[in-house]
Order: sequence, then C-alpha cells, then structure tokens
Amino acid sequence: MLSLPARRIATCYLTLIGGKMSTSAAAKDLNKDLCGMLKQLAEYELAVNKNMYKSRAYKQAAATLAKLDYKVSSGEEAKKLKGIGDKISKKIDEFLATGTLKKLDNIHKDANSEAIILLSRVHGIGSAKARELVTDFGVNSLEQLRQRQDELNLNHHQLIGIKYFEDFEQQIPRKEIIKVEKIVKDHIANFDPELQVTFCGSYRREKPESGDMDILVTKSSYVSTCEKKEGSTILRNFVSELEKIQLITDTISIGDVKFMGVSNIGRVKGHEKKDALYRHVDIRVCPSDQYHCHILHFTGSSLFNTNMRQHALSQGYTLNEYSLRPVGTAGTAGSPVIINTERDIFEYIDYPYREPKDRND
DNA sequence: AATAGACCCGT
DNA sequence: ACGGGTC
Repeated sequence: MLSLPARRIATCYLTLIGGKMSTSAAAKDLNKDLCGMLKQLAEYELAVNKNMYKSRAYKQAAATLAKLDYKVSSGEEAKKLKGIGDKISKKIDEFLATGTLKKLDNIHKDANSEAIILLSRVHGIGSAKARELVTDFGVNSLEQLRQRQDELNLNHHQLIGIKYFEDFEQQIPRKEIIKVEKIVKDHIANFDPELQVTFCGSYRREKPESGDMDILVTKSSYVSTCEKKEGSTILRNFVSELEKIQLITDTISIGDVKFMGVSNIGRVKGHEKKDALYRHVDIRVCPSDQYHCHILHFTGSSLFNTNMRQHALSQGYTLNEYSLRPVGTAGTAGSPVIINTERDIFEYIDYPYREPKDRND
C-alpha cells in the first residue's frame, strides 16, 4: 500500500533534557498542538508553494507560541503576540474550536501535496525536485524513490540523502557530539597542532540535541591574504584525516572552503558500534583573521544571523561571515572593521551581546 | 512583496 | 551565469 508514512511532524524540539529545563518555558509546551498546526502549514508553504515568506511567518508564529508559559485560549489573545496577525489568529480560533483546520485537512487529502512534502524531507531534494519527481515521474513514496533511483535523474547529494534518510531525520544527542569533538581534536592535534577546531551550530548554542554537526577549522598561519589554494589544502587534508580514522564516511560536496558530508562515530576505533547512526557534517575552513566573523556566522541560529545582519544594516554596516564593513553613502562597503573578539562585532553595531546559548532567535 | 549573505553543484 | 539546494 502506498500510504505515506504520514508521520505528523513530531517536532519535538522542546524536550526535557537530562533534567535541565530550557530557560523560559516550563517543562511542557502547552501550545504544542497549535505549534504543530503552524509547523505543518510552514512545511506546506515551503515544499508545495515555494513561499519562503509565508513559511517563515508560520515558523515564527510557532516559535512564539512554543515559548509561552500559558495556554493560548483564543485567536484574539494570540493576536497580541509578535508575528501573529489576522490570518493566523483566525486559524487558531478554528483549531481551538474544532480541533482541526480545514486548510490542513485538505492538504493532507491531496496526494500530490503530501508526496511533495514527504520527498522534500530528503536532504538535497527541495521543492522543485520534489515536484518534478511527483508530476513527471509519479513518485509518491520513499519506497518508490529508492526502487527507481536510477531513472530519476538524481544528483550525488540526493542519492546520499536517500541512502541516509532515516538517520538524517534523527537528532544528534549532545553527548555524541562531545565524543566526536574529542575524537576530532585529539586526532588533529597530532596531525597538525596549528589547526584550531571549533564545533559550532546549535551544539555551541548548548542545545541538548542537534540536527547536524558544524565544524569550523582555522590555522594561525592561514590569513586572508594567503592564496585561495591554501584554504582548500587545509580543508582537504582535514577531511582526509577524518576519513582515515573512518569518522567521515561519505562526501556530499567539497569546495575550496566548505565540505558537506557524512560521519559515523561507530566506525572509529575504540568507539565501535554497529548501530551508530550516520550523521550530517558540515566543515568550514577560514583564515584566522576572519575567525570571529566566521564563528558568529556558523553558530547561528539562522534567524539570529538574519536579525543581527539586519540590525547591522540599520547601523550602516554590512555583516557577513568574513567581515563587518561600513556601508558608504554610495552603498558600497568600506574596508573591514578590525575585530578581536566575537563580542567586538556586537559592540560595533550596538547590538546587545548574547551568549551563544541565547542566540536561538 | 519580501526579510542576510554565501557556497557548492550541475547545466 | 543561473537555478536549485543548503547553511
């Protein structure tokens, strides 16, 4: 039968972790059902309608509700919150009254939409490819995707996504990342003590679990005036060392400064474990003089980056992972401001400093 | 209509 | 160079 694993987005991102409770929210998320509804709408807008803006609006609304320490009892009440206007407020009312949302029911009844949403969950398959698979090839399940992969014009990235579909959907416990970090740092210290390795992403934000692992690599003698080749050599050597100890098992893509691939801690000597999961890994190499902008960028969250960069613009600066530069009247960026710490970047643009753990939005 | 900014891949 | 995907 072709019933898709219509797994309700079991988004459990507010979980209790080792006794520790996330700051504001109490133990349970009281608006879980409403958040689930909004997240499904967000997924639908992104995968099916390619509407990033609507999708983001729903995600933001869900994030706002998730943080409340009380249960929302009406749309009107919710409307006072940031990111919830007329339309979402009405949806909240409908959901509270009937327990469902007609719009969502209709989406779930629509086989094509459901299939597009499912296929979009494969790493490397976005809304365009998902739609193509459904409309041109009639694919509507993961099984079919797997069976017919040879005829579907899939690229390497997508093939890896299919291979590890189940594993990639699993969150990585913080404990596991700590182990990987130790393995990597210990090994690299012997290989080249000048390399500096920093694990970033949600791990650095102290999340109890992460969707992937983000590793930033830098080297004091590698600075932005060096030839580009220098960085790509560092990246390739670094990756090749991790392949040697079997931590890295697949490459999705590798360029001059960025690697995307797969790791499995269970294949590393001393950590043998047959059922260890395959994890998504991103590695980025940067010149040491750009380290602070890079670590800021790579720590995220993505929403935090967007907000902070927007603020930078309002202060007359443009911020990216390389530098902070003043924007002249002509709109052209000036030369980079000298940065000595991550905190410097905040201070230059008058943005209140936030510890990594407080950068989730 | 549109939020920052970029890298990598494939064509 | 551009569209697609991901961070």
